[in-house]
Amino acid sequence: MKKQSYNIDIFTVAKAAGVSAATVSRVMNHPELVNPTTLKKVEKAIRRTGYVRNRAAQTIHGRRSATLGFVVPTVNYSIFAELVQSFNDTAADLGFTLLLATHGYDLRAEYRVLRKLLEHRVDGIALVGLDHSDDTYQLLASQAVPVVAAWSYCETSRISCIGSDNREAGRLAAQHLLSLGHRRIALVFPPTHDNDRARGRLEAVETALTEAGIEVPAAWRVLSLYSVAHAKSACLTLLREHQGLTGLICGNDIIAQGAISSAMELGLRLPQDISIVGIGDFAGSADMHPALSTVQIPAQQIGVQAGQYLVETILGLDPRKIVRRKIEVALKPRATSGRAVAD
Amino acid sequence: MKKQSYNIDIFTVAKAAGVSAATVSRVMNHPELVNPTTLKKVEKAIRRTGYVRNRAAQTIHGRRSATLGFVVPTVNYSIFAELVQSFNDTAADLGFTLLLATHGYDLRAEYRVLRKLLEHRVDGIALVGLDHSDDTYQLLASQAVPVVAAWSYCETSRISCIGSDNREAGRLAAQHLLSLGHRRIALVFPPTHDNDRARGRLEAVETALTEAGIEVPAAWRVLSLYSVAHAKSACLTLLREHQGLTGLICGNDIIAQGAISSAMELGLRLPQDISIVGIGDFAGSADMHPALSTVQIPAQQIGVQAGQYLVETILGLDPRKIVRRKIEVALKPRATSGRAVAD
DNA sequence: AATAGTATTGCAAACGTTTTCAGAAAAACC
DNA sequence: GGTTTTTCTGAAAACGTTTGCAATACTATT
Repeated sequence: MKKQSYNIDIFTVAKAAGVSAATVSRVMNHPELVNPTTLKKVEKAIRRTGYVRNRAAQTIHGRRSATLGFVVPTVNYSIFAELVQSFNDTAADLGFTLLLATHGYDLRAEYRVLRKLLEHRVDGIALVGLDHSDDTYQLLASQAVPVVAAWSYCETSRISCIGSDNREAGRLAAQHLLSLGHRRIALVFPPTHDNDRARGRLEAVETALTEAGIEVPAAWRVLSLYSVAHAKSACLTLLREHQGLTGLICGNDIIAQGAISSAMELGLRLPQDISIVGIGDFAGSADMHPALSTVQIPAQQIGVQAGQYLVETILGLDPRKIVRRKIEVALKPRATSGRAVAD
Repeated sequence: MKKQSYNIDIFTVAKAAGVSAATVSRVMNHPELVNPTTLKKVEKAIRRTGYVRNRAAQTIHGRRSATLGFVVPTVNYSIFAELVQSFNDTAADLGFTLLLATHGYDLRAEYRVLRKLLEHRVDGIALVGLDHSDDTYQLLASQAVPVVAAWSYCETSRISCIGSDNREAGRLAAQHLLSLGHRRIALVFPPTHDNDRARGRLEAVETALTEAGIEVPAAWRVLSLYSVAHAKSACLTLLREHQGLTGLICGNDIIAQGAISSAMELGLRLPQDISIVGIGDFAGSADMHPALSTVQIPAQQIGVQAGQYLVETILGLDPRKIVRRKIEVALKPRATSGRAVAD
């Protein structure tokens, strides 16, 4: 019968199996070192006593904690859904459990949660993007823990990074509309402070437009948080007041969804009356109706690679070398963008 | 200068501050017990050495691990996004860090990840729903760890639960279409095996329809995984082949999104040609265009309450009493449902 | 000035593992 | 059958904390 496992430890199991604690430990960690007969005996005792090994004790001894920390801005909407899911799946397959923390786009909060993860002695850390506080960078540098910045790619990053070039993403989005003949273009972006992804995209969009000789009036630069509702109301105002617009570039697909929703609500036809392009290609963007034109950022690939990179670094004796991998973005022209109407 | 913190422990800090390890520990855990002057001195030493406290050692001593485990089927799409986010926010506010695990709707995998969380000595566990393997229930019973099943409510649950009555949700969805005069209704649901939420909804829908004298032919019962793409292709087939349909009840909002997308692709007008209703009211459902008619399951409330309940149970000396809280569902009739066309 | 009480600190045991080292038993060799 | 390997197992130290207890240094009281 299963005992109450209030304090079932390795010694209890050892006694039940008539062996020493060391042997029980070996059964769990190096079964090949123990006699098959003993193995069976111990395994049975483990099952009978309902023993659950204590990772904390293992961690304290200096072994791995078998956890990976992941700090993301938010898990709301599907913004980081694919990234978290694929990172988690990869980590789990390799024997690691995910310690997840969110900071709501607040870098001071990010420092605090990062510290917590380190207190738990995670074996590796993944962050989103490359904008982090000095405190954060210093903390990471002072710890001997592998780190990777997922999502962003930058060839001069202070830490390893696996992700896409956000400037390129912005450029592709802008060029797409330009190539379709749009010249009256509005921009709907989130705050770019403390957010290298949004900033890179926006800057690249502006550069591309400027180079094409287009100036975006201040009234056509709209701020929106990462929320469909927010984006929708912001775009309703924009589209109602500024009829001359033919194109809309959105900071990400969630904002684009809000934009589309507002356009449809105003009776505008997509893409005849207005073209909308997002960035991200989140799960579902391809299957909406109309299908969203967007720039794909391969979230799943990034998640998998970030997970693998961390585990490899943890297992290998690797010197703390900085690694940078660029995951290519790709324009996905779909149904929400088309030729600009003649002025 | 910050030292390499390879092995900065409490003794290192103690030496740096000229006090004993016990005092350092007290500074971190019971600052009110230490002399203000000493406190300052130690805090400075902590900062100077770059000390990060080791939760594993703390945990092993028998104190809290300060982690809460959350086992969800998936973090893809926004299905559990609000739930996870609000649970996490609540836990974080109360000083706990989230250990997240997913099982992809596979209850054997759920058992395995649950075990891992227990190995890490999480102070509390939240699961989704009430369908779990016997192994899982036994494991939970054998551990002295607070548990809560979030998402589902059932008055005869074996463990504490905080969630909504899925049967009621299903009933509301069905009655909504019935009250609008629909009689030719199709059902698009995920596999109901091992999924009490989907099963409860589907059963209640069928009961309601039967009571109204409506039979749903087998061809109008469609299976779809929880993915927009999947639901869309399933519904394309359904809608193309069975023109007589006027209403569609979907297992959740993600499936409903796919259904809507397919209907629009076929040129059907919503709600004139067909009414579609989802279940869940995920973030974004209200702001799509057309806005999705659905049954709201207050994910955020559930997440917050589940988090609070766990923490309260952990802190209190509470006997392991079963608590059940029902979070009311509510019909949200919006733009995707309307009067049935005359036959 | 002596006493009682309070505030502060340090010592050392305990938590549950893993792993090194050494010893015992079994197997292989001659 | 004796020696040398090889395989297997156990004892004990170590990991980094927390906390009960005891000791010390103050403060207040008489």
